[in-house]
Amino acid sequence: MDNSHRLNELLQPFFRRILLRDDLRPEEQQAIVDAAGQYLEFAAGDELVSEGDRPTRSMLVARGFTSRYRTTPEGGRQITAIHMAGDFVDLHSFVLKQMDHSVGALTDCTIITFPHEGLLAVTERFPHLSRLLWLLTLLDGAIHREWLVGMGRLSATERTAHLICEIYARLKSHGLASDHRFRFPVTQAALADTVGISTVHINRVVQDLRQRDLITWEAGMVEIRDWPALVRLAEFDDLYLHFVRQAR
Amino acid sequence: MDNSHRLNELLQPFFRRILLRDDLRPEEQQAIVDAAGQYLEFAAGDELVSEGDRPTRSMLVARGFTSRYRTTPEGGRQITAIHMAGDFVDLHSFVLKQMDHSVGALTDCTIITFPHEGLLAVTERFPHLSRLLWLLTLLDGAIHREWLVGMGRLSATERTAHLICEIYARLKSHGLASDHRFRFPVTQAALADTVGISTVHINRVVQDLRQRDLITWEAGMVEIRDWPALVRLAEFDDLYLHFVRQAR
DNA sequence: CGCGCTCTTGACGAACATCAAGCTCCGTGG
DNA sequence: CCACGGAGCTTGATGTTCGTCAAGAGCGCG
Repeated sequence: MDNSHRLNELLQPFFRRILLRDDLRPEEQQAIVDAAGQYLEFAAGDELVSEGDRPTRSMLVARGFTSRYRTTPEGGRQITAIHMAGDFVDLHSFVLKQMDHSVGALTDCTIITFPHEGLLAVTERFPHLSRLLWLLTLLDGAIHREWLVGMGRLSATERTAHLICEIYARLKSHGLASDHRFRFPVTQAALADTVGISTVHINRVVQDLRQRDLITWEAGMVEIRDWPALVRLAEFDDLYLHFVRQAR
Repeated sequence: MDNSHRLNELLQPFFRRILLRDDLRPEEQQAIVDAAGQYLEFAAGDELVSEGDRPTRSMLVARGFTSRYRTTPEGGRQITAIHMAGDFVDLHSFVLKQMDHSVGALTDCTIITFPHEGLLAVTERFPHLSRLLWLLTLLDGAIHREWLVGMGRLSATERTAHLICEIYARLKSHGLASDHRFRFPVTQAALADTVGISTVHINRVVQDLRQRDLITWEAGMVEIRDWPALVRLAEFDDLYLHFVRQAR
């Protein structure tokens, strides 16, 4: 049917994400399609899930960018993850049950929901697919660790460069970017909350990256003008993204 | 047999960690015992697993403390996780296959190994237990996020206070600490690499916490002298540790 | 006894936060 | 058509946090 066709279309980055790391049998792919629920549309700034919530479904990004974040009592915000088409934003809530952070739309975005009861059935019947879902949440954890290393041991400029390298590498691996260019229409305030610095300072960092002719960034479009130099500055090594196809 | 008895003994903190969050059926518990392999002993400073390794077994701490860390080309080190008795240190390697960081012994420690082939059998035959193992790796991820928030939005003193609160809360939940006291014989250098600051500065932070009469810390023994005040300073909220028992 | 490791302290400098102000762009209402 | 206002970007001045360099003290171990 037509709906199933559209679903398969929207799930392409997701399947690509998995197929980059292991095989996916036809019945497993079908099980995922069968587990999908309704679509949701969100506008930039919307909150998809809130800290403390007990979701009954998980959300997969089909279009746009989302972020996971925590807010402090003083009004500060720290973004702990950025997700793009092909990523689950809160698959972990299927097992953890309660959200320990919130999820928001960084840009307008389209979401495909996966009711937890369907995911439960998948884990009961498909052990291998179950491990692949597990894998996806572990990739999030690997990125958390990489960001922690950056926060502790890199300067704000290096971390920002690292983030740009990572977003590009991930988009490219999902088949959503090429030629060292990608659309990333987020405010500098959101960027500051990701890198863990003030909005004033992120502005100076971005200017610095521009002046060194490492990147251009205007109208929500990022272009990496010198990939090797940016990688060197950021000490970027994609090992932690686990782009290795093998039996899991 | 006697060996099985000792194993059960050593696994108590681990079972407690699970039972705090869900039921564990007898056959599931037995499956874990059956999956265990040999014991290993390490001395403080030893490297258990190295970045780039492809382990064929995962390690569970039975005694002591371990850390996960990455080193930078300039010789810097950032610790991204601290593990204690009852924790798996690299269960994620069962699914991720390749290590994106190293694991070291913070103190002398005893390890129980779990060959991946045994874990594979567990995930093939026990879907519910499989989700519990998944859960354990998600708890690591939740702690990563909490640390990220601290790194981005808290001062070095607040982060250090937060770490002390967390270690105590986790030890206590494993049945390994009480009365706001615990043994934590790590160097200030290791602490600095965890909090993401220099050894000089961590020293001043610890002194500060002592002078405020929030903690004492000598000869590897930490005592929290004013828990409510320390919690307030650190903005510590244990929601992210997911101490909620429910079907998963 | 002497060496190395850890902890400690002081002086100075770099990275980043905060405060404040002005800018551009764009949508909205008169 | 233009005035207005808000959101985001930019810049300067100043202060705080933390890093680096340097040196010394205490202590366990060979």
